[in-house]
Amino acid sequence: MTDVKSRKGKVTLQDVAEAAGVSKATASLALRENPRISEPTRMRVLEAVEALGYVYNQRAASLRTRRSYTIGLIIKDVSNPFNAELTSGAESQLADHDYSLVLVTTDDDLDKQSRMVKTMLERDVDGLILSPVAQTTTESMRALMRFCPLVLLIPYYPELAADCVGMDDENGTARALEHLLQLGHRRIAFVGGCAAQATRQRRLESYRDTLRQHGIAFDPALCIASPVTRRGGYDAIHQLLSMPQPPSGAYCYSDVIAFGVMLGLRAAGMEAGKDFSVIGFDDVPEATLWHPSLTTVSADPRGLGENAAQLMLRRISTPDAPIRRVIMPSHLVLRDSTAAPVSERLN
Amino acid sequence: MTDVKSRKGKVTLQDVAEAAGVSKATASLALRENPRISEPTRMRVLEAVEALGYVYNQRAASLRTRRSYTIGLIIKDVSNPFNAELTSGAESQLADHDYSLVLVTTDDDLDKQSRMVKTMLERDVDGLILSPVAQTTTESMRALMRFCPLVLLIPYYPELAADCVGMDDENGTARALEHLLQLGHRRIAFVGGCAAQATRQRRLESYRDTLRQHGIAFDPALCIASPVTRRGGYDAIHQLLSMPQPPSGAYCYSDVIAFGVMLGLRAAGMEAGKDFSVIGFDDVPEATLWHPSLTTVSADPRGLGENAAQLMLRRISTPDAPIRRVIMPSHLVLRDSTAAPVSERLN
DNA sequence: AGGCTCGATTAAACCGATTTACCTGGCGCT
DNA sequence: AGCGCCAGGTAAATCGGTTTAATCGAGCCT
Repeated sequence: MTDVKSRKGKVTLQDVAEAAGVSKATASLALRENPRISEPTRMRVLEAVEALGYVYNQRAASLRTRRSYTIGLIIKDVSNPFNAELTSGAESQLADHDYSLVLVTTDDDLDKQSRMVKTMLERDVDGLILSPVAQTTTESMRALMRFCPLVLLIPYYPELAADCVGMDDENGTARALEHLLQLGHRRIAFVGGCAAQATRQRRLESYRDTLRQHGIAFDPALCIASPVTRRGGYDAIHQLLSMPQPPSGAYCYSDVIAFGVMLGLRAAGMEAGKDFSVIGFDDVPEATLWHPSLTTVSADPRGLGENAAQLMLRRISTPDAPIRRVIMPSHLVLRDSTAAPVSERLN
Repeated sequence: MTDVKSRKGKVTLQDVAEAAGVSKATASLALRENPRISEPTRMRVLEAVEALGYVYNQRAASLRTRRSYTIGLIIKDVSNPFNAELTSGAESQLADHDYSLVLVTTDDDLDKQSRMVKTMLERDVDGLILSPVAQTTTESMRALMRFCPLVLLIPYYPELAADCVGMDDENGTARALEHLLQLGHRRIAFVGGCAAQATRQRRLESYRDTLRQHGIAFDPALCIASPVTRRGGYDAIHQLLSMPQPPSGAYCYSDVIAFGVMLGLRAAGMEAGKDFSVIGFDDVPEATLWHPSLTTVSADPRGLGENAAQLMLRRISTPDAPIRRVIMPSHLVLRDSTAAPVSERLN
């Protein structure tokens, strides 16, 4: 039988060449469909490939071609649904172009991030898609760019000439607040997120601007930083409700925070969408499931991943293309966690 | 200044050797901490590495060492929270041992799976962790094993001598049903999942066995196959409720299905945990969030991924180790979606 | 017949590391 | 002095492909 495969060593291009009665060079050119090789010869090579069960060694080839067809994706954590969607989008986009995705996570730890970046460079990826941890310096990323193409998953390093994708925090934030303002809310909290995060700073700024535009003074006491967990939201709302003049609604840094806020409300005998209004950010699948369902800013994480991959592929094929910064539109999804403030309804 | 990095070509070991005034061989041995190289010499090499900004090329090395330190993970879809957790577990376990994870998805399509397996082999991964699509033949996997170590993410290919991990479907199913039986339910539906899936067949069998052990006849009309989506569960419960003798509870193939069932119940003016009992499988994070929270079989997907990675690392380090099949314990998490049947309470 | 072109094929260099087998100079010992 | 040995280092083969420059033979022209 054709137990060729039982040979210990793998079948190499050399073996194929011998079986087809040609040189290694011819075999290589034949497989790459080089027109210099005649059709009959190419057929013989293909038959030999089939007969021997040859599998192409991309890794060996890459040594010469200097292309690994591999892109590194460095994120904080895959298990988070937002990142899972993002990863999924990037993977499918890359796969469509015969690139593979090497996935590594940093656990939001600068040290681990450095180690992982180094590993990726040693693995010789063709490019790196990076969601940098908060403390990452512009300088370290600039250095990184000398080694391989870089796409950032955050749009707020204006001083860095790098491709990046991100969502429209400003617009999303403005829409969310305008919705609450329209319902009649006047004291609106900004809840959650770690103060160091660039994204949070951006949204906080938009929050302040939008309120100002509507003639409402900024009250720092209404802005609570917290870990991005349900617990973080739970504790924050507890703190807010115990204020002398508590807010009537909250704009949350993320859906996860918003869930925590809703749990906290329930623990305090209140209900979102009735006694208090809650808006999240991300529109993770759970947002629909929660009871009441969550009004939130939809951010299309999958699209984010797809775009990042596309930017990377473009950068690789045309290294000198101008920098592109993609801001994905975000829009407010109205559900059941928001309503007019109680005071308003009493009038 | 040290603008060495601005050189077009990358810094190679040869460059390092020259800068340190030694041969390439010495440089290599020095970096790998070979005792034959004296300490002073090793230091000179390390200094050269630092000065030139050399980055090790794992890819080039792998040609000789025949180790890529790369494992392929082939799953259907990362965006599903169960798989996201699994991926996260595998990634962190591999990273701890200096392996990288190459992630590819099949969209549950046999054809795409074949292409992706081929790509992974060409990329020369050291091993493959595979969650095979339903139609995958034993033969094709046996063939695959001739090319690289394989760990299956499903424990039900007994005729295949491959390492695998899976969860304890039998035990989980038995616990779930016993819980419902104890509450007094007698007509219990089995909802969701595609009939071809080996996992579903296994659970269905356990469902039948457990009922029989409790003296309850198997009623095929109570078993509804469906896509693994909320819609699937929604439609299935609709169908079940319109039966002349509807069930009083449902054991669902997955949490996602269970969510659909709960939505369907609500649409029919019923509520899970009150008028009907629902049990899921997986214990995804949303299970706690849902209202009422979902009683479900907890399956520890992250542990599954970790174990798969560990099996792979073991197989690589000791290729002749005996086959290991890991069955992860699953346990029932009691929450609010189950209660005694209405009929029982009326008594 | 000799010179030319042209298409098909191949030998050999190359990519960047590892590893084996060999070399070399110094030291200790008899 | 002669010998063996050893520590420290290196030349060269190797991994499995790609690519360039050279080769070879056949056909065409004059």
